Amino acid sequence: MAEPRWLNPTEMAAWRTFIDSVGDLTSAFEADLAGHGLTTGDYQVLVYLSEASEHKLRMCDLAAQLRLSPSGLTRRLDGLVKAGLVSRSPSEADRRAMMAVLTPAGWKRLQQAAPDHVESVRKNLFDYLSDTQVRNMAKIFESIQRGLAESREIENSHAQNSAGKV
Amino acid sequence: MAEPRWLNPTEMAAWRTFIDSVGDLTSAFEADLAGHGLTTGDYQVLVYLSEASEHKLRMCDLAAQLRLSPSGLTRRLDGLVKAGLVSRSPSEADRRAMMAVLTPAGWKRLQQAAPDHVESVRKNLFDYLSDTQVRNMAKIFESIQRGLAESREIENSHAQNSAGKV
DNA sequence: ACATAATAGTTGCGCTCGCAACTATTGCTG
DNA sequence: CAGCAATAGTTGCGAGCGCAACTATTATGT
Repeated sequence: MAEPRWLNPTEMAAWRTFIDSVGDLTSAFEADLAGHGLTTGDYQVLVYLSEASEHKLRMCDLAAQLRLSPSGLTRRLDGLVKAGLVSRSPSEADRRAMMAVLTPAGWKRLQQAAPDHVESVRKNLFDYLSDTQVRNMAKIFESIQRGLAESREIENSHAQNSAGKV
Repeated sequence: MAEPRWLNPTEMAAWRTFIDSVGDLTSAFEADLAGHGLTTGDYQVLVYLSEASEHKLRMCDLAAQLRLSPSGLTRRLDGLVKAGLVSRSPSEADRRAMMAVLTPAGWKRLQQAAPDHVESVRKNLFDYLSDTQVRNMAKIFESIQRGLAESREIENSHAQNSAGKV
């Protein structure tokens, strides 16, 4: 029941503007990608597939990158498959797994949308920041990512310990 | 058809870690607030109402702050009203408007949840950053907010001009 | 090797939310 | 002040996603 460590004014300012910016940026990118007939989620799928070797990824790996539940990814792929931008093909190595594969049409669509998206990221984000601020921003979120990743590892090891005790 | 201004490595790092952090932080806060029987969205409603004079806000003002559509706010309030944390009362000044009012139970729930939430914000975010980084983060997102707000103003003035021409 | 656990993916269900359509009230304009 | 536009809020509808339950396949432990 210790006294909560309330946020000081600087932290509060960082926090509030961060939250608001996330909301505003999300809306802006959604609007821009809509011009290409893509949602932000669809675009992310195409990006990750385009970066994977042979333009294919296991569903579960893709879901982890997208921070999406298995069912969520299944449904999202349904739409992309229907649109002809992605196809499914069973994995040869593991017959439980399905591979999501970028189709030529999907690759083409991504190449069309990417320049506009990058331009949108610039116009709505980086154009408002100095070079120094961009460097600081990269360091800040790298620190956060590192911290979160470490805390997840600790959780996992605890989970393993708990399981071991049973 | 100018060559797109691709992101340089620093910008790419800032961008990717930013996106991933947003996802991870969102999940973390949702999980922590679930312990108090609240979603992130519900919590936000309680926070904004608690900061308003008399603990009440017009629906449309609340929707703007939450970046939520009118219908979205209606449904979200439905849940909070059913839970007894918020009540509706017609505005006396404008009979079109409904006021969302924080109930004593809602105020109490917020006071219970807030310390844990703040602690979660620290543990998942600020604890990973130095004081300098926190100050930089505040400046960065203040810049972004200012930039986005200005670009919105320009859009609005254009819309007015267009309307004027009709 | 064989039973059991763990993993991969899909489906039913419920929740949240945006869009369009609608009603009610207020503001504006001739 | 009459009439039309703008604003505030609610509802039907559909899309997207998480949870739980299920099947199929692979890994593990004795």
